[in-house]
Amino acid sequence: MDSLTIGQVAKRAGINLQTIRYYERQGILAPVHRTDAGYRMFSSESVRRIHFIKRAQELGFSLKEIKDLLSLRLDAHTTQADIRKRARAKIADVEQKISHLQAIHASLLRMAEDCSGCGSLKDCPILESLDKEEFS
Amino acid sequence: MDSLTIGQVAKRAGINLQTIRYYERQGILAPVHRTDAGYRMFSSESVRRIHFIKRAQELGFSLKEIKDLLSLRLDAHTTQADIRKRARAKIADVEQKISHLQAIHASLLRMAEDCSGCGSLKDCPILESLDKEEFS
DNA sequence: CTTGACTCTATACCTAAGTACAGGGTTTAC
DNA sequence: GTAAACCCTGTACTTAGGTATAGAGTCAAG
Repeated sequence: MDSLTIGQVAKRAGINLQTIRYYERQGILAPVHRTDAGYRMFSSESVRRIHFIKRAQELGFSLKEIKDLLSLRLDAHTTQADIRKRARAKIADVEQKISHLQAIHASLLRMAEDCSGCGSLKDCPILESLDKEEFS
Repeated sequence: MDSLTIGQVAKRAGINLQTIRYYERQGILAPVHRTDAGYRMFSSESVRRIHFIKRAQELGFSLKEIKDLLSLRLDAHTTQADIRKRARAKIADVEQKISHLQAIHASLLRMAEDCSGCGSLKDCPILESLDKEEFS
């Protein structure tokens, strides 16, 4: 058990079957075992991997960035110091995303709950919340 | 003052000048005032708007979604009940993004700070953190 | 009063991330 | 043992989100 054809994986992950092959070509999914006839045989691990990819995409990561994230755990031979360094490099990025999202969240909450001061263009908070000091 | 040409806006916002015209065509930036010669004249409000767009994109929102977010505050004639409804519709989405990012963040922290149990493929937490109960 | 740095529109081109199709082999159900 | 429903590779097409180029007008400095 736990041996899935590409079609079954696609259905479980809610993704187009072609996309799975595309991910393999792009190196985002590692090549899996093949039957004698050349059929790919997946495990449920692959389904989880695809779920992760989809979610990371919704969070604004490109496939290349996702590949980097996933490779943090895959290269068994990279040193722990290296993994640590690369993980730290992503953390600031993720923290910034979280804080931007929280600003948007707060704005939306204000708009949903108390929109009485919202008639004028100047005051509504959705832009202001993301326009603080930090510029590039 | 506060009257900027398209080139100045592009420079301040750190964006290609063509992209500004593209956003106008797509309805993400409202058309601005033109000089007699047809030159667009922007205010610093436009720069803020572009910053917002860029950040929202980094968070995984499409231009269409960003347009929706921005229109929450722009249509002065939509009812407050409507604004409230549309704001609420976005809130769950934003909350989910935040919680997924927090899961990734926690994983990265664990990897950065204590990666000693990380040699085996099974245990490393980055996938597990995003593979919880909720499926579509 | 012209030269260089800007602006305009329109159109063409580009990259990332898929998605579809053609032509062919395989497996399963009757 | 054959048809339906799979799978394979390779190639072409699509969509979103830009970016570049061409051809022409405008503005500011010397």
